[in-house]
Amino acid sequence: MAGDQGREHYHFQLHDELSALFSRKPPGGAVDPGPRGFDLQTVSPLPSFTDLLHGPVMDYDSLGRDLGLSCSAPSGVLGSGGTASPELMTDGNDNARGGATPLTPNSSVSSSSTEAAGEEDGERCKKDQLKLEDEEEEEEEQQAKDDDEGGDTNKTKKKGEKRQSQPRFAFVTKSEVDHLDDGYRWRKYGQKAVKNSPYPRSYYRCTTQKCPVKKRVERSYQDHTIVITTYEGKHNHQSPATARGSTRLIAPLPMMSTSFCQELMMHQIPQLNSSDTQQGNPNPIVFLASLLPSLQQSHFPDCGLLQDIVPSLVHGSQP
DNA sequence: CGGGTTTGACCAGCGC
DNA sequence: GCGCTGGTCAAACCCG
Repeated sequence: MAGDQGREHYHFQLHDELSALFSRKPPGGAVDPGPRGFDLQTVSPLPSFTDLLHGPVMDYDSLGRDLGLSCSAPSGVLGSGGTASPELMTDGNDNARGGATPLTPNSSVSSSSTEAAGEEDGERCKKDQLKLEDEEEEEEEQQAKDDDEGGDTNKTKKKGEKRQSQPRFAFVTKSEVDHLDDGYRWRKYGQKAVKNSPYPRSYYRCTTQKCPVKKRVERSYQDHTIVITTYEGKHNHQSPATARGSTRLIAPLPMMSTSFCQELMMHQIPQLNSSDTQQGNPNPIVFLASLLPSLQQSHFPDCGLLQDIVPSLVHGSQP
């Protein structure tokens, strides 16, 4: 619903964690009302959550672990723990394809947890986290059984069964468009007004048959350009994009894991706060270019991938 | 005509 | 028990 963008801003709360992140102050102390620190708006085809999502089976659990985001630290998902992992954002703007200039090829800040951006209530989140840790184990077992039986467990849940037991992974993306192209095809099956939010939450399902993955898309109330996408479940198939031949982007997945993302975060934040963005440099490319050398040193024995993906960047930053 | 979106209704979980 | 809220369903509608 693009028409939602023109609405007035009510006062309401979204996720404290996200709010904390988005209202991150620059070192100078001045309050920065927007997430400009992550404003990578013109960066295009980079490995990002799109790539992380790609692959025959997307494992959010391991992805979350890889990103160093522990579900046991519910309130620290984004803001407090320093565990958020802003990623280089993808092209991924399918909505803008077909000639129209992408308003903002999205930048993203990924977060992860079983709840992550999905819950606005911190207290409840904490409780849920504890429950989810147990439930996920049970659910996995249950799902394994169901798979064996060939049953479709997603349609009608037995009484007493709880929803939201699938592993979840949230991405925070700066984008003008709600529905980001992550390589998969999604069908919208619902939309709800969110409490205290002027922006509705949209519900999508993967259109691939028997694929249980869902995602929720909502906007931050503090900055309507911030899109919070929460994925739930695991794809049991390849992404159409991958099938079309973008398999190269899958390759870095292992490298995107664990320390890389954390390191990326560590690299990004200071630079974002202190250098280009602080000086109001509108060109995110500069930021990325500055990021690359450190990546090469620390985590990319072979930076060919990045070079492939952003050749102009690399070439531009290397004499 | 098939596939996607919209939207009101329904249901379940949770807090009071 | 009741009301609120999030999540889902499904009919109607839209579009290529």
